[in-house]
Amino acid sequence: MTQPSPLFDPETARGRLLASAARLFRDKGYAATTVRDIAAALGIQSGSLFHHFRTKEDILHAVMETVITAMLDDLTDQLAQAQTPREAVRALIAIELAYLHGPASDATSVLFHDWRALSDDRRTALLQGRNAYFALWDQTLATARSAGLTTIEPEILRQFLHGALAWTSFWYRPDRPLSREALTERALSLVLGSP
Amino acid sequence: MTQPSPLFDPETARGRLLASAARLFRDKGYAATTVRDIAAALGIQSGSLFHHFRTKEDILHAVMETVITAMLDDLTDQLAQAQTPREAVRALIAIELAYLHGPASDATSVLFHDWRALSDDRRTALLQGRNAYFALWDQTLATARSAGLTTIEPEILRQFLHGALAWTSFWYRPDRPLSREALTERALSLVLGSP
Amino acid sequence: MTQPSPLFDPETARGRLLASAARLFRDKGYAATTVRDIAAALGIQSGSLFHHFRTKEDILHAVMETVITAMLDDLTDQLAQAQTPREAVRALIAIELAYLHGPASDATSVLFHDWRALSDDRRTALLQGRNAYFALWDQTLATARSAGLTTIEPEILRQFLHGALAWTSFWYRPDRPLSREALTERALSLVLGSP
Amino acid sequence: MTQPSPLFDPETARGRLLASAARLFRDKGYAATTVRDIAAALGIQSGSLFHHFRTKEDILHAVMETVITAMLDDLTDQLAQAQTPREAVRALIAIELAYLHGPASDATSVLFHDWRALSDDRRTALLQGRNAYFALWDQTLATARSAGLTTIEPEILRQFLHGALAWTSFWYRPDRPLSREALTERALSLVLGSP
DNA sequence: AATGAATGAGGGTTCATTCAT
DNA sequence: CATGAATGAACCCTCATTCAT
Repeated sequence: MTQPSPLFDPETARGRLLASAARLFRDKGYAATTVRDIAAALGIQSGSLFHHFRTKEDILHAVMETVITAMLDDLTDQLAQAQTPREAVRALIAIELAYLHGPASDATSVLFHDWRALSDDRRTALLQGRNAYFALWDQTLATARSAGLTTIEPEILRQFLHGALAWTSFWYRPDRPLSREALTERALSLVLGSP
Repeated sequence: MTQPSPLFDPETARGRLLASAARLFRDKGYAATTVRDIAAALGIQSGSLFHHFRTKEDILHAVMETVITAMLDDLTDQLAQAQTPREAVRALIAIELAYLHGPASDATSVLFHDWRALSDDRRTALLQGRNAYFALWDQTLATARSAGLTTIEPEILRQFLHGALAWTSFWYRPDRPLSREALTERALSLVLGSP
Repeated sequence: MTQPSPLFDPETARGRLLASAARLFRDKGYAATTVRDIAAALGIQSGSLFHHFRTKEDILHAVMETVITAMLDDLTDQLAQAQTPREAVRALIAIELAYLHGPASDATSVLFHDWRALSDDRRTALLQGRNAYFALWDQTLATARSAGLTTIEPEILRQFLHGALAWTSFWYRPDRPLSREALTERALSLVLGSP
Repeated sequence: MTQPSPLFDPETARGRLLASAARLFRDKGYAATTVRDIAAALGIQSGSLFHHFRTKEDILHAVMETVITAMLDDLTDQLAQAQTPREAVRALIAIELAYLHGPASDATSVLFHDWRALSDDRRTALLQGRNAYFALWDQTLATARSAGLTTIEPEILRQFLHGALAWTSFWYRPDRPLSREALTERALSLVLGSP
């Protein structure tokens, strides 16, 4: 099962800072989170944040970039191991859910839902990594369609599936009776039907 | 086709205010939108806003409440006209997409994506209307499942579908080659498969 | 005798703000003056300053631009009335001292001594007005030299004289036994000798 | 010709620190220069500065005190060698220009133009050294007046001359066609007329 | 000596909100 | 109703200074 280790190294001040910031951004939104909130969560003064990051936006950027890179790496690995088109689609889902509800859940939620808060320049820069990630989705879904597993165009299906999974951050809790594996199967049968 | 008339009456100062605010909240987020932004969009001074609404949050609340009420009304109407379980599910989708991409798109996007910005009290109050709306979804999807159209539990399917549709506000543009009707069919075949 | 009326209209909030700011900039320097200092001198809150000026530097710029324009106007007038080269040089000195020690003394000191605090763009823009002013000095001093009143090149003499007069803001006080007229005569005899 | 050796010993860390600080203070002003600026110019961390000086103001004080002492020593020497009142006045000017445009130019500019930045206590303390220096000026100029070389009172003439020379730091560049010797002669003829 | 993370006060600025006109 | 100046709290960020290493 995909189980990412903590995205941010809890041994370093920088890692703890990013983890705390991600949590707050997720809960309150980037704009509504103050640097004093972040500092308070770490037990330091707000001025001290700026030894690690030059601006508040740099923190957001670092959070997002870290998730983007890690997700792309993990997805590449998992797709390489998938034996069938169905397994490949399951990998798409499993990784997305692992990030959204595993140790990286805060950062992943921020990446998905606070995209708007980045400045244009920054957003454009990060878009490259995102596009590479979604290109893998499109390829995988196109293969599934060729194999007759779905009739929906890959780009549209990708957006539907990504939306459905991103939305789980608002309602799914890992401690629910529904396990992440079970949730993965539900999503898989949404996209490809029951086998 | 479901075609809601403008949510906010452009004949009244209040209606124009809400429409402008909704547009800005959608584009920049509630927290990042200033009352001066809203006032400037209306060609008035920021102080004048407060003759219409006591606080900035009141504006957000009014926007959301208006959409919630209208969506609930429209959905009730449409479900009453649906002849089959499949048509009923199509109505769920059609209405959601009509709101997300028709004249009420700004307000609907705000309702879906800036939920967090409301204070706890306000959020709880609005949740009643939302719950009534989603109860209709659950019933409809339960009926569809009983009819053998899907195997996924109604609550889970509802969240998947709602997420997939909510996400279209980030990528679908009505002026695209893909018509709203076509998009509706794609979503329907995602949920229930091709007939 | 040249007696400029107050540079900044004490009837308007903007005028009072500029007068207070000029005084503080003169006493403590631009960088060492805080917007809270300025606000306190006016009996308002610091945030209120920003209804009148967008930034602190805008205040400095407005102070300087006002003096520059007024000095150029006054000098043009006075030179037109001078009958002899010696009288023309006296006008240069009299106006400079009138600004440095009359009602505009704060703003003029700031203009002379806090030039560095302006951003490059702003400085370049203001330099146009300053250059026009000094062009009049150069012409006047060139005429005096042609008339045999001095042997020093106009540009050099201009800088010497301007420096000598600018420096009076650090030591001369109008309430001293030495009147401004007497000081003017001393400066005139420095430049052109005793007649 | 008066040619002071470097004020600050480039062989010692302290000397290099003072030289760098003087340069920055001159360029940006004391208040606008940060201790990080100074540290960066030396290639060290800002915290390390405080092994050499207890406060930022101590640095400014050391810069000023060093110039004051050196100028007083040099002036005493040069006046002792002057044979005539005119030569004595030339020495006043030559030393001032040597400091303003020779190897000590940064520190001297700071002394002349950032006097305001010192705390009251420090300023009062340094004023003793300055007063001794200017007492020599006053004596020299009084002698020149007794000799009929000028009609202006010594204190006033001193301020005029000091201002005119101090101002050269804003416009005169040693690499100009005008040599420092030539500039000295111009200033001398300003004060005493052409012989 | 030097580091570099941390401090904590204070910097300029923004902003929702108020209110006399 | 609308204005626009004012508020005052809060914002992000800077800075001189400290200190354990």
